[in-house]
Parts: sequence; structure tokens; C-alpha cells
Amino acid sequence: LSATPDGAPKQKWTPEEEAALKAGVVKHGAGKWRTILKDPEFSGVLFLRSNVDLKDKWRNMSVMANGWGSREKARLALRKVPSAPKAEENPLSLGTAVQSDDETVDTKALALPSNPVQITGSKRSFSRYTSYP
Amino acid sequence: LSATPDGAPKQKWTPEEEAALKAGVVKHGAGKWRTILKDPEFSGVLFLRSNVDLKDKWRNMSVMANGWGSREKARLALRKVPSAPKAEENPLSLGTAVQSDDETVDTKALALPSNPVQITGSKRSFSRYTSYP
DNA sequence: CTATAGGGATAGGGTTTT
DNA sequence: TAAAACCCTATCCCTATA
Repeated sequence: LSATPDGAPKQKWTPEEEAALKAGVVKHGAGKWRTILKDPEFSGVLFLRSNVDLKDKWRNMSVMANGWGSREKARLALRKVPSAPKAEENPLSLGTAVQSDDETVDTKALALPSNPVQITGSKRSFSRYTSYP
Repeated sequence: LSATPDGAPKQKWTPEEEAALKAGVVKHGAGKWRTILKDPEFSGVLFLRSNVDLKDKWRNMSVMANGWGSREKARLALRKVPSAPKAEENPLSLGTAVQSDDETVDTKALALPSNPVQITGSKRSFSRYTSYP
């Protein structure tokens, strides 16, 4: 029960903030976190979030929209397989009634409108093998 | 993975590339990024990197050479010892010759004349209601 | 115009709390 | 256990300067 000495009381995202984030992504594109933050249209709502916060929140929202935890599953699957005994957890999805109260957090169209971010092409843009640990 | 806006997921530096960069610095000097890149001795390994990439990587390596293991140090210092020790080794796999490295990543002769990098990473972590200028 | 240095933003892995 | 919020930092981008 040792709470962190100070500093980070964990700020939960409000529906207004989530809506502003989504609107910002629609307007400026995913990845333009600082731009979204400086936009006076959203800065009033997101003024206590950082650009990294926006990025993190968007990732969480995207993970939920994209099937089911692709990242965690993949990493856990590649963990050391200690031939663990099974039969202890059976994830029955109960009570996952997603109720949209007022602001429908529609996690459907997380498509970003392809930013006009095109570099002058002076650098290599082709990755031969994109492999990371 | 996800649809990358530009097509540059991220190119992690391989040990071979790091070794080539260090050898290039030894041969041509730090700051001669373009020269290192054009050297046929290293261009075969660093052909996907730009001179700016070399500069950035060298900066990062220099920072690591100094005392900046904040993550490791801090975490290890505050590490709590669990009462139930976990199995770290898995003696199932046999004959797995674990080779850690082929070239000792010697971070010794990073001739950098005192680079006092102090990032003002202070973020406002105030409560919910903060006045905005 | 080209190259480097430096500041700053982003991406992704990791950690803590719920 | 998983999920949400947050942290850490390698990599990448932008701009000023020589």
C-alpha cells in the first residue's frame, strides 16, 4: 500500500479529453501530438496533458479497437515457456457490458488521414528488413 | 504492424553498425560523419544510415558512456526482494550456446570534451486544475 | 547549397497502479 | 490477469549556424 511519495496521482482521462484527442487526430493526423496540443481548439481541454500523454492514450485506444491486445499477447507468447501447469484461469468474458453513456467512444475508425508529411526524398525510405526485438 | 504514416517504423542500430561507427570515429574523427559514411570500409554496414543518423547515434552513445544508467541504477537500488524467488533459469533447453557478444562494446575512449547534457525534463504534474497563462 | 550541432518531438518498450 | 496511465530513452525530425 505504499503510495508514491508524491507527484503522480494518476490522472484518468475524461470523456471530453478523449473526444478532443480524437478530433485532434482527425484534424492533424496521428503522430502530430504537439500540434494537436497547441491547437487552440483542443488546448483548452488537453491543457494538462503532454504530447507523450496524447501518444500513450491514443495507443491505448487503438489497442482496444484493434482486436485484442496484439502487443501484449505477442510478447507474452514469446516469453520463456516454462512448461507451466495450466488450468487455473479461464477467461470468461462476463460483465463486459460496454455502455456508452453520453459520449460514444466509438473505436471504429482509427484510421489516420495520411498526413502530407513527405520528406524531400533525399534519404532512404525503404526498410529492407524491419525487425525489432 | 500498424500503418505507418511515412513508412519508417524505426531502425534500431545493430551491434555491427555501432562497431562500424566507432571504428569510423577512430579513423576519421568525431564530427566527420559524411566522411565516415563515404568510407568504403564502413559504407557496407552503414549504408542505410545518414550522416545525421551517425551524429545522433554518437551523441547517444556518448551519453551512455557517462553515468546515465539512471534506469538500471535507480531500479536496482529500490528493488524489492520478493519472498518467493522465481525461477530465472530454465534448464530445459540444451546445447544452446548463448553468445552474448562478439565484440566488446567498449565504451571507454569516447573522446568527448565534457558534454553536460541536462534536459529539462520537468513536466508539469500538477493537479487537475492548473491555470494557464 | 552542404554538413554539422543542438534542440525537440515521436515511437515503442517498460513500469506502476487499478 | 489485464488494462490504463505514466516513465524512459533510442531514434528521428527541424532549424540555426558555419
